[in-house]
Amino acid sequence: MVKEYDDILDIDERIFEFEKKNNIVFSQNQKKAIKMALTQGVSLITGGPGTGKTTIIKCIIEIFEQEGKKVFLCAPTGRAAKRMQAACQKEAKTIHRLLEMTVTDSQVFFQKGPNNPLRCDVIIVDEMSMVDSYIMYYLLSATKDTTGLVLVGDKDQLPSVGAGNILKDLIRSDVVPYVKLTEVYRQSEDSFIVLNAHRINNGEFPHLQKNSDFYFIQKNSQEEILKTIVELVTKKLPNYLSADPLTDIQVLCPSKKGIVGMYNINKVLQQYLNPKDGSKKEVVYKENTFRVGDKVMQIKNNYSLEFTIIEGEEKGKVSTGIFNGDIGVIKDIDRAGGAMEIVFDDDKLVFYDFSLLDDLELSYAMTVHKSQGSEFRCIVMPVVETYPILMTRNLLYTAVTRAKELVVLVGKKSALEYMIANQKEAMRYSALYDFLKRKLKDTQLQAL
DNA sequence: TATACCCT
Repeated sequence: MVKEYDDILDIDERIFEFEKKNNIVFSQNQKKAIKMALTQGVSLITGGPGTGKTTIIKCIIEIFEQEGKKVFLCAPTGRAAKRMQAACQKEAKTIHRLLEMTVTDSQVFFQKGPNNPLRCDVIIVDEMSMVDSYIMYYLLSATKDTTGLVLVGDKDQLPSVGAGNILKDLIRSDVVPYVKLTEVYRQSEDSFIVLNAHRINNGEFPHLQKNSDFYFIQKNSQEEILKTIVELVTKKLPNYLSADPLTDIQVLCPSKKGIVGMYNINKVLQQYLNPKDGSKKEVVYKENTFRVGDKVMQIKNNYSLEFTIIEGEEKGKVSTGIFNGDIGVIKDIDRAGGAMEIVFDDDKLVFYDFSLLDDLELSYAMTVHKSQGSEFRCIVMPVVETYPILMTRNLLYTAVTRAKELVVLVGKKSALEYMIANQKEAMRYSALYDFLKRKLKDTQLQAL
């Protein structure tokens, strides 16, 4: 991919038109990112939440399409693709689907590849932080030399669970042109969430101040932490924020196991927020009890699951697709019929067959990994000594930046300090960085 | 030791 677009004229003019039409003003840095994407064969845009990545993608798409260029949109997860599609009003797929991933008895392969490449002029990949070397390799194998690549993501979020550290290695190697977006437009300038997200990234302890939007409540035992979290979610925060404990407040856990792990917090919060009650229907499935009123999460992409829109302009419309990470509330349970009614995303009514229950979990609490890419009014997180691999700066940063209005950390100061200091996640034994540095001066990404 | 993504 060495093509450079020298054929798009008047980029400044086009950007200005986009600004006018959408009633926005880009910063110099944002314009630089757009121009880069429009003129370079491969480019990379990185920035935290609220730095304008999505708006920039929309502008890039619009200008490319005005030029008659064919643009494909993709992301590493189903939810990220769905969000991208909604934001851009243009079809977006998982990278896997774009490459036409096929599974036949334990064999996995991609229909798209060097002999059957993606036929388009530009591919835009969002949420690059979650892309691992495996899928990146196949994406590049299916990308023609004449197809441009625009890679977008937040380098400070959790790295892919799979092998590699693609986004950071690409930035570090300095082989691919990139723009770092730093200014945050979403929150007000005096937000402690933004300030402290930066401080955490710099290895500094958060600034704490009364009546701000960032709290750290010191508790030393796990039992105390659990008790505090229950009080916060059931009473204090709903009052303080006039918030709905189900939709506005999200507990995020570094790990699943333990007293303050996801499983246990879910169980305890269910008892307080939606207790057993003779009048409420429920179904016991394996370790979980699902009850009418419970907050739940779909944990596997289901492209064929049908839903009816029950709110807003599209009311009555029937469509399909509930994705890994989608959150819903159980409205009714029909045990004789073997199905329940769940409303996902506040507006999608699904008749959910019991045979799908392996793909459903309680969601009063979720792991920080699962929360990646989502945002909530308020997040609450236990901070304790847990598995060292989870006690990292990125994990803390990712959790904190999920909050739009309020962050409450509950736990041990020493554990919080440890996380802020711990950059170990960067320890990936990837040869990509060295490889890029040494060999790829001209062929660049082809051998990735 | 532990987080967890993709498809039919």
